[in-house]
Amino acid sequence: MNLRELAGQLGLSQTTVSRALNGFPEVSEETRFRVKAAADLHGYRPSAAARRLATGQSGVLGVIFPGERNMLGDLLFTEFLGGFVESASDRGYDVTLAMARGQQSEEAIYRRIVRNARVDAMIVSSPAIADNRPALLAELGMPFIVHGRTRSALPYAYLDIDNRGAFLAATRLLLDLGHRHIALINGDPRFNFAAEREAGYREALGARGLAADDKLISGGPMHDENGFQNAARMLASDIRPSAFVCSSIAQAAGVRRACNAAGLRIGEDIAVIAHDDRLHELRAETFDPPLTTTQSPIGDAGRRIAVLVIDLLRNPDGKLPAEVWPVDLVVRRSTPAPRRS
Amino acid sequence: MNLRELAGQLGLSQTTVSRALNGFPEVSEETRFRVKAAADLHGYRPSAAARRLATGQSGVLGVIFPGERNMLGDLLFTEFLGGFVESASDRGYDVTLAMARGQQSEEAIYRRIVRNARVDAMIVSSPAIADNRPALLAELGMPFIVHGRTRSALPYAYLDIDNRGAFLAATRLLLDLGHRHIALINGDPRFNFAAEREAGYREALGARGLAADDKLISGGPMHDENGFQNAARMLASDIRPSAFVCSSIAQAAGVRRACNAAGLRIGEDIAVIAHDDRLHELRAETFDPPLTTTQSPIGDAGRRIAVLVIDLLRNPDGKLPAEVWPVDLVVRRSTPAPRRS
DNA sequence: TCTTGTTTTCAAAGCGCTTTGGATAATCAT
DNA sequence: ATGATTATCCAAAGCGCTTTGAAAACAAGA
Repeated sequence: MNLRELAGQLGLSQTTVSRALNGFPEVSEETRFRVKAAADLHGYRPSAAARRLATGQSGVLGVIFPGERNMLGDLLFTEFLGGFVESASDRGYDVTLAMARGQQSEEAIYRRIVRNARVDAMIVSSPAIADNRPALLAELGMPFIVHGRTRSALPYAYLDIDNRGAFLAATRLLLDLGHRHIALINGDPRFNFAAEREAGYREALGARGLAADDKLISGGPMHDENGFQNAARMLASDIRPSAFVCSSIAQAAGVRRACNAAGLRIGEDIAVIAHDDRLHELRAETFDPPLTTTQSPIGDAGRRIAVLVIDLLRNPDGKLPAEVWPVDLVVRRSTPAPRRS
Repeated sequence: MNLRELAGQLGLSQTTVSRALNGFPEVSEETRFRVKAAADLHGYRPSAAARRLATGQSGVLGVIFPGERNMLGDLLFTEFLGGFVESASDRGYDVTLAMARGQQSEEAIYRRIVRNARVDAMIVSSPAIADNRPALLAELGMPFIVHGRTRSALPYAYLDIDNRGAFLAATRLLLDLGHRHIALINGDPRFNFAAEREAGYREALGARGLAADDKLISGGPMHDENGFQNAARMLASDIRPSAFVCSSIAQAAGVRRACNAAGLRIGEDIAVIAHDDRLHELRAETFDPPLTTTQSPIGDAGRRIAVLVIDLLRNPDGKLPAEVWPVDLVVRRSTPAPRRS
């Protein structure tokens, strides 16, 4: 059943039926009702291909599979993607995945995807500190939104969480409790979120007249092993930290291993705060001990970013969306005051 | 630059240009060459939307996001999907993700996706023992291929690994080494792969005249904690197993924790074999001790399944592809003979 | 040379929608 | 009642490709 047939059945023109179905104002409520009823009755579904050809819009949003693969990265990506797909398909958009393969440069991949023009907009995720993808996509005329922020000459659409504020608050809490040697176990320093987190950490220390000690700062992949290695090294050094701020719960698990190995217990001898993206199976509540966190559900970010990018497409000349979500600091059992030494 | 303009430039008809570009035989090699050169020169890209409208094919393959989420499941999914997307896009196909949300029944979701008809074929993954999706998709006329196998009245396309053979070989190896109490830490028993693995395990025991003991068989999510809980329980029971066969390396890590807690060491006191899907950051080689595994890269399965489903589309009346991949048994350091007791 | 057969090329008809530029009917003020 | 507005509806022209059926060009056989 296509438009012409449906219009024939109703004794109306294709124009009117199309407009009735798509909510245009120049059709009376009465006929709109009739048309909708008939469409329902016959199970009419407009052909996506025809609509795309006529409008020039594909109804598809593009996400690029992250080039580097690692466990927590994959989990974060899946969680984000799940929310994004859910929200996009609720609004009638499809999501297609493209692959960032090793063979070609990232720029070549983006150019190819844009040239093939099968998507209306793209999502840029995990931006580096100075990422060239916004400039590239702007040059190519492809609408996009960044999950995160980056340094860019041109304004661009983004949704980010307040990484700086989160780590400022976390570090301040530890300082308020009396900790003076606070270590930072951060994510990969090439990414902007990690830079922001470090800035928040330094700002909190600076506000108390304390200087950050580079020996207490590490960055790297956000997994268990990284947390373990760095925490073990720091605990063995001359300025032993009494508190850790971690970029992920997985790192916190590594820190716990290192503490246990050193005969220390989190929640008693050592304080730990980690950032919590609310992944399904990496839960702060069931950590031992329950973990104090800065939390922000990355799945919600995926859902929201779909809304923002679709708005952007519907209203191309409007203001660029720019949201920074505050991050909750949730205090649980992992943040005692320092032991008197 | 569209077809008509390109044809105009060349002084040829659209028909000829289209055929030259799409490799049809009824065009001379000379003009084909001219056409291709001109297309290259002008950077001509055919409009996907127009082609879709004309052919009725969308050039899109659909994958459904797994309904239940869990860590290892997500990792396996991402790994599979990565290979699938890579291989599909090499062949000019896009991949779109649909969401299996909690609100609607799985069947309703599949019906909706098929009705919207934005995909040419779908992938069915993680089939249950008797899964109704093949029947459903066949009824709806949507081409599909199953990653795995299931009980079905109708023949269907699939790619699977030899789960039964893998666990048969693993169990047989342990029996050959002299183990008599061999535990099975399996995946979720609702899934067909887990049933196959259990069947292989039982077959190996049966071939030696041994009966499987239900107390030594467990199934569940394929993570660390599941391995730990079940192994701990079994090690504390009256018939203490001297060997474990696990469905994932994550479970093997849990088994190791349980062994350590009981003062036992894998590779010395206890033998462990796990199935290895070749995930990036869950490696048998760097396990402590290096783990004997049944291995089969799930990313390769993703790549291959894209090839198979595209062949299926190109040749709808051909034989349904049906591949079962043998699984390698890789012996490393985790499988000692049992201690004399 | 005239048929016949084979290549090679073409004009035109869709595919199913959206959208432009009217036309018609209904409403209103004069 | 008449012209001006406004609310509805329509015919037809694309969107850019594929594909059918036919024509033109060429080669081969009689």
